Amino acid sequence: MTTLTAVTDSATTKGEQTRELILSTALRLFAEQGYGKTTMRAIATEAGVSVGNAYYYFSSKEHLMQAYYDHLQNEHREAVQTVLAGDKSFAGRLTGVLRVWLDVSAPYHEFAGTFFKTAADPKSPLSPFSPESQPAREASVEIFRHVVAGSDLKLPAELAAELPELLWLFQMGIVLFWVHDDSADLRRTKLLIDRSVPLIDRLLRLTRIPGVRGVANDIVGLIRAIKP
Amino acid sequence: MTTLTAVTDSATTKGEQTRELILSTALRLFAEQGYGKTTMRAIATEAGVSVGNAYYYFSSKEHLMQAYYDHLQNEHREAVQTVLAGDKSFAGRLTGVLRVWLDVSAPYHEFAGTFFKTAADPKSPLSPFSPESQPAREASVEIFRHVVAGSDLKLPAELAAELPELLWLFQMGIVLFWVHDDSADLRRTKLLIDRSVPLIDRLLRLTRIPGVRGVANDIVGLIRAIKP
DNA sequence: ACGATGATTTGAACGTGTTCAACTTGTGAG
DNA sequence: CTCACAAGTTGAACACGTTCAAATCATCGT
Repeated sequence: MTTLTAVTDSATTKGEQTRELILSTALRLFAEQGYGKTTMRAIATEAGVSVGNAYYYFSSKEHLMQAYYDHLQNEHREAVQTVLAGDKSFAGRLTGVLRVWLDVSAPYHEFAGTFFKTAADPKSPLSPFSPESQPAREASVEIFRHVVAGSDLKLPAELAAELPELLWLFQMGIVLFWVHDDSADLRRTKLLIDRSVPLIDRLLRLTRIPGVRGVANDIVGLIRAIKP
Repeated sequence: MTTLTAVTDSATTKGEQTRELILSTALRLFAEQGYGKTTMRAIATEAGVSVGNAYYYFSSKEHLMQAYYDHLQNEHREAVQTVLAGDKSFAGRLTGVLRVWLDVSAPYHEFAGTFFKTAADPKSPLSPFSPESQPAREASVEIFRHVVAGSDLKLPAELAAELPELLWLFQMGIVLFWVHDDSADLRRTKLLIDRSVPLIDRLLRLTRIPGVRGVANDIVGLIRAIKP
């Protein structure tokens, strides 16, 4: 079973050290030359271990990328704190969160294509809908819960409850657009964020109109119905 | 079931015959054992040619899948005709088109995951946004243009112009959901279609309300702004 | 009929991710 | 301190997609 030392000291065991060494080497090579051009042999050589050893800690190359993704998400979660501390308007908070995500992820734009390629496979543990990535997904939704909760937005309770997940889905759409965006300085993605967020804001506030609220309620009902 | 060997007729030169032979063999093996488990060596052996010969006609395994996708889309385009001939209501036409797509694609549900995995890579020619697949994409949008044009829907001209592409995007969303749907008999995807289409219908008709029309116009403006 | 030229075909070889049986090292009970 | 067992480590070997120089074949002008 798990040793006591693993509980008290997470990074000092021999195994843990090797694990960290392999991971950091992999992340560095991914960033330097991209995922596709980084071979498992290169990672092992650069880290000074054998190929088999890398597989002892990470059961596939994809799992190394999973770690990479977690790394990015942690950066995002931290960077978001200052944004959410300084703005109380819903549109401002949402734009800020998405902008920060863009900043954090910008260095890896080229690499991202490969990532989403494997993430699109429903059987892959990297799929954003997979059970394995539920913790990461939940953490991400939590950010949007915070965006909504700390804002000036007044919504029907049912809609407010589903909104964070909807915003997470919206972010996935932004990411999809971003992956395909080859405009200079990501001009188009920034345009999309800056112009779509106010629209969402207006759309949400329109739910006061009775005719619109009816549709909104039905949308919420649909979402609940199709959840697994 | 529709035959996969329909491709194998109309072959004149030796090269064409070989090409068709390799393609039909590949499609058969894909359907029999899935994309991942079908090796290029197996395709070549089964077709009675060498591996290199397969690569002479199809520059990669992905290109064989591309042919597979074209095959599916042709089936869909044909099957859709009867639906569009018999229903004049917008919601009915849209539901019909999506339902037919589901029927045509149902046999390949498991295989579809692998397909969308490679389709998600922006650098892949199989990406629905790639220049290479523009003809296929255009043909698909054309179906939705037909859905809108032949319906009872009355919309502001600007919105009506963008709607077919938006519906295509909506279908991509349905497909994404479908790929991840493991419910029995695709219950959840069918639910999604049957309930989301009436919502879209209502939402579109809401554009008569001035407050809503403003947002709708801005959405159209945004879409035009971010197009490449 | 006969080369010549381009189209077609071959299969060995390469680089990749991954596996695995064997080996070495660390740990803790007696 | 010893030593058995678990933890960690190794690198050769496998299957796969892909490449390519060489071999074979088909077609055409003469």
